[in-house]
Amino acid sequence: MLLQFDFKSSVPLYMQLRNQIVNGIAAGELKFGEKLPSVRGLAEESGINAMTVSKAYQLLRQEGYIVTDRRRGAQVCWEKGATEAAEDTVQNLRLCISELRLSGMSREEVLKICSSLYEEGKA
Amino acid sequence: MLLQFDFKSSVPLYMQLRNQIVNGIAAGELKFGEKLPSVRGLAEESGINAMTVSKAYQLLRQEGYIVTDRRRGAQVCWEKGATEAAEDTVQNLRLCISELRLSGMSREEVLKICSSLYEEGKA
Amino acid sequence: MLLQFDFKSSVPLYMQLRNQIVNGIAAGELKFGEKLPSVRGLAEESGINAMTVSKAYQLLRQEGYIVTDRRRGAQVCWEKGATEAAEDTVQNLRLCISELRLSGMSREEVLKICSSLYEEGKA
Amino acid sequence: MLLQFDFKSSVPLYMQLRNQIVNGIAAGELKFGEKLPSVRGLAEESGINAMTVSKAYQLLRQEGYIVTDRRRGAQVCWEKGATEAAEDTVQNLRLCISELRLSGMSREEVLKICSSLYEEGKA
DNA sequence: GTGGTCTAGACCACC
DNA sequence: GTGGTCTAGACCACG
Repeated sequence: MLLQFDFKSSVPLYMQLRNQIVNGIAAGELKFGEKLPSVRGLAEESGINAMTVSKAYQLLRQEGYIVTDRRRGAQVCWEKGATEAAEDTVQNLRLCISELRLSGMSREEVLKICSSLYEEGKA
Repeated sequence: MLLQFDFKSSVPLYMQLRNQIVNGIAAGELKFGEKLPSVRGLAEESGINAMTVSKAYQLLRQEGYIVTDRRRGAQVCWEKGATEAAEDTVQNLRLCISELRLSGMSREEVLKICSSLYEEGKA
Repeated sequence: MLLQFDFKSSVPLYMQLRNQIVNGIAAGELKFGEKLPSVRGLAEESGINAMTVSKAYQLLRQEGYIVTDRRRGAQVCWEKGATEAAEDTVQNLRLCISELRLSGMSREEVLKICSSLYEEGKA
Repeated sequence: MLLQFDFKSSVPLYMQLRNQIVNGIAAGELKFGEKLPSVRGLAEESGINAMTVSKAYQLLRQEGYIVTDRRRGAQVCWEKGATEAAEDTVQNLRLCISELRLSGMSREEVLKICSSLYEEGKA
């Protein structure tokens, strides 16, 4: 899985990392039980600070997307249906759809995009 | 249109205001050409600072959702199809859908939510 | 001479009016000695406030571009070489040229634009 | 690079700062990739408020003249040919040239000034 | 240490 | 009365 960071973005680096991992899990690039890179390893190869990686991992653990074991490091382990944050997600989703709608997209176009995003990486 | 703010949220107040107005426009609560409250007026009734409101209005104007006429104040005036932000919006949408998928939702459930969000306030 | 106003602009209306008249004089659309519309007349046909027009005329008079006579109203009457503001103008010009340069224009392209702007309306 | 502010000018301080930086980049005093002073640092040494400096930086970033990297602060980074503003700039240029023309300058004199402004600091 | 955010209060330009 | 600008001082998120 290829990680990319936009250092000019207003989105904090740790959040960019968290988002990429969540997307990676949803897309099937990161399988259940798969071992994630070590904090230091990921930090070095990405050119970001180890504290930043650690913060992202901590957040992912709190959200239930990964578990961390002292011996094995971090592993993908989301409990289906257990992740919350549903409220924030729906709020965020509402905003995205409002923006797309105001940019002139029809309901069908929006649903088509949503559908393709859901299917992304399924194969 | 009722405005609500979460002062404990990590989302800046000016962005919360901006988001509510964008949602309001998309939902049809704010009609094209409708006059928005004055900066000071909105600030007073919402209990937030005038500069914060001003910042939200500036952002909305820059994004093309409103215009400010020196004579009439701020008005809703999005040019359909003219607002950009498509790239960021899709990125954000991808993340929302990833999160919903990992929470256990099927493709149909996600599309149903998206559809209802699109239709919100249409009547 | 056709007057146009951008009510959404950050440039004040009185300054927009002043600028259009200065451009009009330079372009030869407004001849030396030509009578300008009355304050109230111009205000009515343009849809702006009479005070705003008055302010523009006052500024033009101060700058030496027009004279106002109680009986004849306002007349175009710049004294060649007498208008000052040269310092501000050059400062402003420097900024324009910096911006054009940074937008990728060559010296020749910039000079070509300047030349054509100078010649504008000469015929 | 020496910064100077006219506290009595009608041009806002943040715009004066923005203009000086644009001129500095065009004149080659600020090289591509060069690090700009921190918001607070510049504010202190210039005697203006940090928020005012911040506003100027935000504007410059939005216009594409600088980028702010969370790790390194603000850096000069205009993408040649990417900055827009062409429309406003030409409008402004037209006005400058009208004023110079009415002050009695010939086409050659105006072009000579424009040319020297373009070459400024080239060596 | 950096920039981003927010507040309270003030002044001014514009219309 | 409107929005725009500026200040001083504070807190926080980020890296």
